[in-house]
Amino acid sequence: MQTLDSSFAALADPTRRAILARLALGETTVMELAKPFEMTQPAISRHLKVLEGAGLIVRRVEGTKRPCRLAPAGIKEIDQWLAMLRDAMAKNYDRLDVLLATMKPEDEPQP
Amino acid sequence: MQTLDSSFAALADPTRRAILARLALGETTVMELAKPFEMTQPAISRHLKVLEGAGLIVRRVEGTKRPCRLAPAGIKEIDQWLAMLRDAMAKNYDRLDVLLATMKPEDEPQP
DNA sequence: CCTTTAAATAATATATGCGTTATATAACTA
DNA sequence: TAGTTATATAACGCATATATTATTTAAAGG
Repeated sequence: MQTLDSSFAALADPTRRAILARLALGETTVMELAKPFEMTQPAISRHLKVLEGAGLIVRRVEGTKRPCRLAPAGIKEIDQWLAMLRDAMAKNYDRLDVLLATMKPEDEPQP
Repeated sequence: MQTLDSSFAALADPTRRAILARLALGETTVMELAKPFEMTQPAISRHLKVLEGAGLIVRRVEGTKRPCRLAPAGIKEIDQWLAMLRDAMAKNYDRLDVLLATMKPEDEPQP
């Protein structure tokens, strides 16, 4: 899926994850987001564009400012994909549990 | 965090996500994994290396084969990071609920 | 108006990622 | 031991990503 590509790619960058973590505290402007980083404003603008393109944030216009906030839909989507793996692993563990439970002592793996 | 970088970057590729989805069904060899893809074996080997480097899969040696399976630890880590965003969004919704609940009719936003 | 402030866009250099072909390694198999 | 099978590594081309500086747009405020 196209969206998962861009969502996960967006999350692969530490600056962008930090931006999301900041937005988790609430809506903020671009300049405010840029402050903590050793990086120019255009660089942050591009990161925000990537996050917006991935559907992880949304922006509104407020005069000359563009406050950003988290976009639940985008995050929900990747969460759902991961749920598949999570469930699969849980099932694998269940199978392992059954296997271990039915094993006789002499079948036990050696250390 | 270094690991989150590589984990999310690994998930950003559709071939690698498909590989993980296949592994969710159970352990498999490299050739078996390569079959469904219009791609050479070396390409798949590289994808597996990326997934292994990201801690999302583990491989064992079985003769000339290298069966792969999902690595719970790696997936748990990214899950935990996402939980932060999930919780933040839940809180933001709570705040919005409170705001809407305490708003008088004349304060309501217009369509 | 003119200046300042907030943010976006353009141009560019460097780096990284993905796939291919060709080749190497290492374990079965006849 | 020679051949085959399973996988990894090397070398290379091409596309994409990130950061920088310079410039542009647009609203605010004196």
